[in-house]
Amino acid sequence: MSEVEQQLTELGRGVENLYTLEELRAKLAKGRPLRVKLGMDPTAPDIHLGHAVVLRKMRQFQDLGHKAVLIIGDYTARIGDPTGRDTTRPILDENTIAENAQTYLDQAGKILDLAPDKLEVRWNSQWLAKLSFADVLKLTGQVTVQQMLHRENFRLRMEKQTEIMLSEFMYPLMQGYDSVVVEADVELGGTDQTFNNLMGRELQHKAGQEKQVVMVMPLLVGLDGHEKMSKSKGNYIALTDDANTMFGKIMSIPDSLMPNYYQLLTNLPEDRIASLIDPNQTHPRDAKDVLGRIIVEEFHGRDAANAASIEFRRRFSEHELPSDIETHAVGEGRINIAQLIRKVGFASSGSEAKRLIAQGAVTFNNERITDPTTEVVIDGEPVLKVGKLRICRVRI
RNA sequence: GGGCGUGUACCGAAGCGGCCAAACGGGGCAGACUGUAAAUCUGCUGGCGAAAGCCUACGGAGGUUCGAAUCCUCCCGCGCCCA
Repeated sequence: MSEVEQQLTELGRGVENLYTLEELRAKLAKGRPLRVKLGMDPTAPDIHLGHAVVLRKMRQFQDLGHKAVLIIGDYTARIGDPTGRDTTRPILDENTIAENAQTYLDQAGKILDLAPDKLEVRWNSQWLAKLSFADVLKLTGQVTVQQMLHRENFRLRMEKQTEIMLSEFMYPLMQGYDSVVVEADVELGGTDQTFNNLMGRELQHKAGQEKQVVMVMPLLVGLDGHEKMSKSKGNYIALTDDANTMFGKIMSIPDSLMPNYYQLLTNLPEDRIASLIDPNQTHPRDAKDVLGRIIVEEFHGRDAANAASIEFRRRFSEHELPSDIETHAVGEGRINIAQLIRKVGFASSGSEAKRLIAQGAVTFNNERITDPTTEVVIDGEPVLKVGKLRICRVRI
């Protein structure tokens, strides 16, 4: 197998779609480092494992000697990517964008190789902010409305008769124009980015450049097991989650998601994955433990990963208390249980606290409390538990 | 600009004068069962209150009425068609 073919095999792993294989082969055959573009819009303060899938692919390119070109979409973030939306996104202010961008870089740095010859970071306001109206007209003159309406997201909104802001049509153009500016050889993205990425090919072609190869990664399914992982759905694992939280979240994914996670978030060989996800060979619980340790290790190191695994077992299999519990000062020695729950932040209202009590979710000092009028005495540092996850100690 | 629609709780969606804090589904939370999996079953899902009850809420502001999410007026938002 030639070196090019080896690269193709490695790079092709986990890929959902490639436009096109032949072009990638030809680009690799040139023997020079390819410029591999990935755009990220700093629209939220943290990124999650869904982003990690694409970032890991980026890392793979780096490890094979190619150059990662990370585009911080500080300008595109102002419009908002219409992807996955049935309504228009709110426009973010510049400060928020700048803050988000910084944390993005920090987080992406956990996955990417930060060596200067392996990574180039660009902010797209650098060129997008300078475009004149005439430039924009020229850009918009290269694509038809019909082409835009082919995009699934726009088409659905047309069908559902929900609004599409004219500015949203600009988004694919801006992202495509980024590719022209940075002269990308390859652009990475999730399946939801396919349209935007292909637009880059179109615009590059019109600009007289060789078309970028578009490599599309599958979207990671979120914790609920159905919807794609996303911040707004709350079904995500943040790269900034601490080791225990991250591990716990991985343990809570449906078994059916394991193959997907193994494939997209680990570097294990295929046959090893196959034996892990076969319930006849490996108990699903153990397979998930292995998965959790691998993923946590990538972000927090081996020791933290092992500790998280042990802590998890301790806490949920053996029903012990977590090893470190926050302590809340209450300021009173005797307090109504519902008020206490609200005071430590385990319920947002007294009514909610009472409901939880009535449902048997509350224990204080290991005693289940079902009467919302109960007064508890704070002697020492008793443990308050609401449901499985909300646990703290209280003191006066 | 004209015509026709539409706006209900986290989301979708009923309700069209009192029985409405508002059916139903999804989501979420809690309990049972488990491997913090899935599936299943049960309950809860505006605030205050021990409770009775009170308060706030069906896009906004007024009005009619003993009584309005429901009727009227104006305004705002959104969609479709015509221009």
